[in-house]
Amino acid sequence: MVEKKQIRKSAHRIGNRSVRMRNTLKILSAAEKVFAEKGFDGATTQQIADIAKLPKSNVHYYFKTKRDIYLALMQSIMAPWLESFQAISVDDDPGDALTGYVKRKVMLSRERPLASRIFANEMIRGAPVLSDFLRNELRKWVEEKTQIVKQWSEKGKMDDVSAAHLFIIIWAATQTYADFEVQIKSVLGRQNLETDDYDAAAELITRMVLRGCGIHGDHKVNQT
Amino acid sequence: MVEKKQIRKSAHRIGNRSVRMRNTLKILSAAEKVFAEKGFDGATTQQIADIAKLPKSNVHYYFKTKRDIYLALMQSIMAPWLESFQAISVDDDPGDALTGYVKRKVMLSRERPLASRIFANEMIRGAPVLSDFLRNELRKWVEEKTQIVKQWSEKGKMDDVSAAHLFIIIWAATQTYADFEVQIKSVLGRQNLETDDYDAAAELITRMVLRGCGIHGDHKVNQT
DNA sequence: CAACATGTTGACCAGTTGGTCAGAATTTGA
DNA sequence: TCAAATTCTGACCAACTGGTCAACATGTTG
Repeated sequence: MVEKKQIRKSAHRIGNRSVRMRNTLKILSAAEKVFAEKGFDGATTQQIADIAKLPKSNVHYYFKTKRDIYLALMQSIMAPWLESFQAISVDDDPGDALTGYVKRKVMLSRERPLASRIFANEMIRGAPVLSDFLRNELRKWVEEKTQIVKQWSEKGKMDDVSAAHLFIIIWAATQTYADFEVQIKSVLGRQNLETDDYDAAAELITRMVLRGCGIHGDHKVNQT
Repeated sequence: MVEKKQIRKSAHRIGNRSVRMRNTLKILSAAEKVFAEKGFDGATTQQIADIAKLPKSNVHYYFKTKRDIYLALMQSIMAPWLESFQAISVDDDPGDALTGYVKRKVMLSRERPLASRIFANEMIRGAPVLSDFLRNELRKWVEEKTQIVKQWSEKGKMDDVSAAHLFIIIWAATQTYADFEVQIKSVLGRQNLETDDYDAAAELITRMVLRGCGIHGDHKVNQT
């Protein structure tokens, strides 16, 4: 039954794809706003439908449940996170690697603040959806990076710091510019955060990270 | 009318206080859990009532609306925040002052993680309740500290860093141990965070802050 | 064109929401 | 003891919740 439908679907895929994809994206984009501001429990399908400019029943045609919307959204949110994972290897110079990592994380905060807030909400709730990701992918990644940091420190390239705590602090410092944007605008006395503000943030975070790790040398944030 | 009631109230205050206070605290304690996990919109008065072990209508006897509970709770949450504000003055040695500040913030994250999460939720929502606090108290405090940091750096005691960004990063790094506790437990491979973990966090954050500010000398986290 | 799949929608549902209220139970001070 | 103040609570309400569904509309493909 399901299989047959599946086949039919792929036969019609060009026409279907455009409609299906367009509406799916509209819904996910609307959901991103609502989930980011209200959290999972506070978000309503009606509000998502309104922002997507679709009747609620049409939203339910594409996603059976609110949870399904949330799951699909979470996947699209985690993709950039996972990508940034590859970025640090043993052969890198620790200064360059960490500088680049901080820079990318700050950019992500700037470009996808809503995604960052949804992730924050998920963590605050106790990660009911992402617990597997935390236990598996993330845990494994941190263990790898721990090995790399250890090798770097053995080679005298940096101090022997806890990679876990180091990355926890980097994540916190970079994501705060998305999650706590109101607070930061207020503290900086800005109407909106501009390129300069993000650059200043990246630079100070980088300096703190590098010096905190005992890494010396020239590592400008604005170079790649 | 209101005044008369007020007078009557205070005439009976001993008896009232015990009952009123006990139930008020029960409700606020329950609300702290619910608001921390669900956010304002996701929290329900029924759930708060259940955890407080009171009928919902009894909760509404003490607090007219859900928002009133939230406001009262927010006040009790902000008190320790505001206290920690006094702690840094020009006469302090910058190393000692910052070390102490980080230490206190980490302790707060450990002792009142729910409060930290409610604050985080409020910021993510765009600070609908705390916007005045951000514009006034917090802004003013940061401006004061900016002056202090400037004086410290003029005296050659530290580098000339942006106090605003510095405190933003300190807040982020310390509060993350409360807000993102699940993620951190997972990354550290712990069932629960212990004293050692918080000590390690405080020590690394302190080191990053001090070195990032170009402050040298001996500043152990475990000394007062 | 006919068939069939895909997309759209208003009406509808049972359960829950924040909040009200009348009246009963209890505590209080004199 | 007793009247007034305070505390407690079940019954109730209109609005809203996530979700279903049958009927209809719009492609799509032979």
